[in-house]
Amino acid sequence: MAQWMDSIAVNKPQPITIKEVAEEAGVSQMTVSRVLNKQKLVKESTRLKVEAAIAALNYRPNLMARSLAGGKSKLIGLAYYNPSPSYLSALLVSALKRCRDLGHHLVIEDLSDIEGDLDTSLIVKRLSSIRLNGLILAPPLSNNLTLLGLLKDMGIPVVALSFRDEESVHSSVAFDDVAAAFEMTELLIAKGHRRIGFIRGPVEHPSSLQRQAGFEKALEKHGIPVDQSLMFQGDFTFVSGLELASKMLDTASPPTAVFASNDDMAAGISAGAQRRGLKIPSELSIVGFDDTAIAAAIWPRLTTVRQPIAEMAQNAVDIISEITSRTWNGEQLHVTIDAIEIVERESLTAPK
Amino acid sequence: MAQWMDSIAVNKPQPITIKEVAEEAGVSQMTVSRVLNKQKLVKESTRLKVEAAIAALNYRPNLMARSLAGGKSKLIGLAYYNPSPSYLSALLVSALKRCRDLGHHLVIEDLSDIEGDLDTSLIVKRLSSIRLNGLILAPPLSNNLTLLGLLKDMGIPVVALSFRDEESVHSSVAFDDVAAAFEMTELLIAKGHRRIGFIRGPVEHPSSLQRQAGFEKALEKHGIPVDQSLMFQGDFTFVSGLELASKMLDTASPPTAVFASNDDMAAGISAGAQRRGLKIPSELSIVGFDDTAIAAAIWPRLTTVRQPIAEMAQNAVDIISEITSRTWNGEQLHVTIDAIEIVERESLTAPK
DNA sequence: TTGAAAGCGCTAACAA
DNA sequence: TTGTTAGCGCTTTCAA
Repeated sequence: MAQWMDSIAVNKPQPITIKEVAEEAGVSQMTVSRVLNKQKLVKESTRLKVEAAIAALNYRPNLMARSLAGGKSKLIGLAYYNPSPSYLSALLVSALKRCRDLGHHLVIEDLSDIEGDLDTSLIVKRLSSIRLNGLILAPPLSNNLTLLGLLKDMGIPVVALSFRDEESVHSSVAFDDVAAAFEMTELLIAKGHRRIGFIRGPVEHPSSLQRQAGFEKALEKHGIPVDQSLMFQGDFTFVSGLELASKMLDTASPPTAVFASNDDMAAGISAGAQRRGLKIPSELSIVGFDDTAIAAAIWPRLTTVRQPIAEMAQNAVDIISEITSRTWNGEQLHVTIDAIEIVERESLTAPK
Repeated sequence: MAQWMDSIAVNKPQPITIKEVAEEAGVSQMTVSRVLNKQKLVKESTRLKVEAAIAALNYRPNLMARSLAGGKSKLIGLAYYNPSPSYLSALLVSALKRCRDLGHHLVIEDLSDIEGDLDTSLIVKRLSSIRLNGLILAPPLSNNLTLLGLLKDMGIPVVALSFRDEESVHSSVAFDDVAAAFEMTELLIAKGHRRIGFIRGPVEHPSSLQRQAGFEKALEKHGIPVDQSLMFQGDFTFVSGLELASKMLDTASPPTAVFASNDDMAAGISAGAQRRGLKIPSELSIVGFDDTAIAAAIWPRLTTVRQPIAEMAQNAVDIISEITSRTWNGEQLHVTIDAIEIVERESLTAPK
């Protein structure tokens, strides 16, 4: 019995507080707080004393208290809605790494599949309890004006991924989808393809439309008419690619190449085509978009556009970190990453 | 200028506090707090009044304040170290969903690749600042005794995935890897395979050893000697599978089938074998373990063991939720999921 | 069944 | 450059 109570007692140790650090260092709590927050107005010798005390006691500030008193919680949110698994994975890994380096924590909010359509009030409910320093919104949440409005009213700084609103009420990190899709299409044409299938992503994603625009722009430039019978609508999932493969290959004159708007769908097309006995790439070339892990995990590996997801995530974290800092001037920040890179692998060759 | 200041002011709206709810309802803060925490000692009529006030004001409790005053933060941690992408993805999706349903938030801690080896002190540093209700540890963190000890000293309740320590100082959710691997191996043997390659996962993962044990047990049962030249060491990544494919197929008498300890490695083997021109499954059967997304995303699709990752994650969240509740009796909880299911797809057939 | 008081650990605003 | 005071929004403890 006594033992049992012991174990309960041990369960909740009293952590060191700022007060104890102050005593140990022989200064006031405020001075410790200043050292903690790296403020300038501390004499070097005092700072060293305080730092020594912190190290000696192995003190860790309580984020909750900090947040209550000050406002900064060191908590960054990342919200998404039905992302493709490989996009999400790339996003997470990079955001997490950056948070770790900057001493922040990432709180994930998966808003997928909430009773059919997206329920913005539920999101607001969840987000208003927890005090986030900022929120990273993945597409298609990043262009949901209702949500953006609510978040603004709540005073949560937002960084939108792959969407920039014209009024600039929130920050953004974007990529030139039009140019990237244009370049990829030119590569397909250069290889000799003329009948090119295009798998569009969900229309809620601005990127879907932009990638399509880039595709069509390249066709036009080379005098190839846009053939509506070669345009298909997917939803960024592997399964949608798989299903569209049949639909596309059942037509009277199938394309010699397919450009899917993301890697997951491209992988689906690849699996579907191979299931029907087609040789990739000799009988059908396939290219994707994103260069996520799945692009190199299937055989033949996908030729694809490298979307700088990692850089985008890192920039998003940096922006929130910047906004949270004392030196922020109130202006929203915008970053556009414009290095376009095509990763050539085995899934693309000249048509027979 | 005025406009600029306006926008800053709007940026930080004053959220409703418990005090205002109390006034609105004509009761004390304490009564509101009791209603919030679903305590029994509140008269029905008062409770209704308070709930009406909460709804009217659209009040949301401040988690930070709650945590400071009480201890419960509604924050659950999920930590991992170099997981396979598809395992991580499955884990996250399920844990996130359960957290959402239970009103918790998930804080992700990616401990991968921290300066070579795992730096437990850094983890402790990060975790002692944020006040987590509990921490879910994915393998191989879940069997790191050093880490487990530190966490216990910090008073953070832990749920270990795929590992149960004998002293039961923390909770756990596990799966019978031995039996599952045994069953899969029997299927391979039933199909007629005798020379079966085995790709073991990293030895830091108890599951790796258990899967190997199940594999060898099944061989023994059927009188097939364990051939060391058919045993290979992977690290759960796609790339390790890819590399081992060459190594394995370059041997004098290659196996007719391969059992990889997870799907990512199986996919790597598949890609590597196909790159060498091998037909899957006619010239080489491949089976995996986990039934993660990648198993169905490659062609031919993988026959694999379904590891109930989703159920395990959900159980882990439930356990922390339970431990956090006022009614917890102090005992660690343990769950073992024993439904073993083999998912048969195209990657396995009888040998030629 | 309800309320009053105290304080969780920290920082903002002011004073020295 | 440093310290003092007053809370942040909530729950605990104790009293009514």
